[in-house]
Amino acid sequence: MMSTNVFDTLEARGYISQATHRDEIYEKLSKPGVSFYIGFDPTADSLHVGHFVQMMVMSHMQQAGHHPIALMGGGTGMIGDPSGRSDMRQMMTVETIQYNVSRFVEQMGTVVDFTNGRATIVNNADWLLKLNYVEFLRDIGPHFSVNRMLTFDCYKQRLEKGLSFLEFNYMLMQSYDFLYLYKNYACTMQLGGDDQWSNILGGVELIRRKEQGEAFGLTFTLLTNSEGKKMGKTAKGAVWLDPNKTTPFEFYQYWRNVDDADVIKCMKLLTFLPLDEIAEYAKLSDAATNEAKKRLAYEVTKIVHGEELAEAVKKQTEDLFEKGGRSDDMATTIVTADEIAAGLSLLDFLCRAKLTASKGEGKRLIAGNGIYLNDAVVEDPFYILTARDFTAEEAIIRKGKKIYHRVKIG
RNA sequence: GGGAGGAUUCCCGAGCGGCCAAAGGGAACAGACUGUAAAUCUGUCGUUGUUAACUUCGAUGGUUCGAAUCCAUCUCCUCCCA
Repeated sequence: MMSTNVFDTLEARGYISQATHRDEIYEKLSKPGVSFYIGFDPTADSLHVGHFVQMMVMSHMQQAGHHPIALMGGGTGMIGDPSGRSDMRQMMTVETIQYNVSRFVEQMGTVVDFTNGRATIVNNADWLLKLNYVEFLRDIGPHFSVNRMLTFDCYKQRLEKGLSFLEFNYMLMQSYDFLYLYKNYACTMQLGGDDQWSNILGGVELIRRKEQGEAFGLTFTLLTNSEGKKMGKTAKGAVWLDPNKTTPFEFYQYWRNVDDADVIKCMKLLTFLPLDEIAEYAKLSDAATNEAKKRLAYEVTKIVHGEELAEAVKKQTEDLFEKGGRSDDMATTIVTADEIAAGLSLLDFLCRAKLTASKGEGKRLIAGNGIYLNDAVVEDPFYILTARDFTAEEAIIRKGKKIYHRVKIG
């Protein structure tokens, strides 16, 4: 079939940021079978949204007939990449790294097809840890100029705050990875986030100098919002792909609530929706933009958590926001009939249900009309819950507009 | 090893020995407006059934009628020199 060049696809969807040899890369990618790699540092026990973009790229490449190699930074993770960091990463133990790597592999499988050798997973701990220091220095060291390295942005910033020798070596390690994969896996291309540019460049140059080989590098735009800030962060921290760390509901909500300005970009980067369909969504404006957001949230959730969960979460939010209310699986607190008979202070209950952190906060909320009991504003801060507040053993307490809580006698 | 500085309530960051539960900003939460967006405006933002009390200002002791503010010791961080 006359398929289009992935490069065009990637570019049209807005992934590509910088390329070492644009024309040659284009040429290379026009024929299937290119082995490329992307590195993932196991700094946490789950991948997050930032990684997700990389996974999407892998998938696009894979669909075009190229061979992805996911490199787990089991070895480099022990050093810590100083790029884009203002301070030194915390050192991790071998066990945590191992564990994290295993989690990554599992999650990655949801987007990239690793069956039947269609993609490869490697761990650079396998070769980096065996490295002999002197040999490595003699082998790799001569090809790197400290003067030049110091001019790189990623190091420049750190020079003011302090950069340890350990971290300074990160670039060499990553370059060595590329060289290793070039030699052992015929990998000729490294992709990565934009923050990886200098590290990737290091590898490309190393291969070219040492092996006179053909190596290319390509970076992607980091997922940022219209204000240029990194996306995928919430007050609670990163948006994780692991359902235990970020529930599918929260995950869905995150995308449902992206800025108007970011919806289309996210659709292109995070879903497989065809571009012409996305173009239709791009025409929407004002309130209609919500349709695009719903689709975005659904599609991304589907890729990460599967269709079943995506449907469930979608329904849950529809119940919650569009049908004015409650869904069946809203948070529930059980109280005993005795407690109700004795009279249960609403303030105490709010604390118990973790709706408020203290009774004082509860009082303030009630004073500000922020607490509802069975859809009626509670006015008395010292309201006592009694049997008549319950229908069918249930009462619904709402905090603000969105947070519903069921009280059940049981 | 020598020298300098710092540690304040979720975060950043003010803080004269009494008027400090502690300025200001951010975040957060509620209200108004709305489209489950953004922006804006209002209120709240240590605990306690509320002119007050109680627990907080790295830790432990001390000085004082009184300490986040002074002294001593300790812990941790940063920077400079070697």
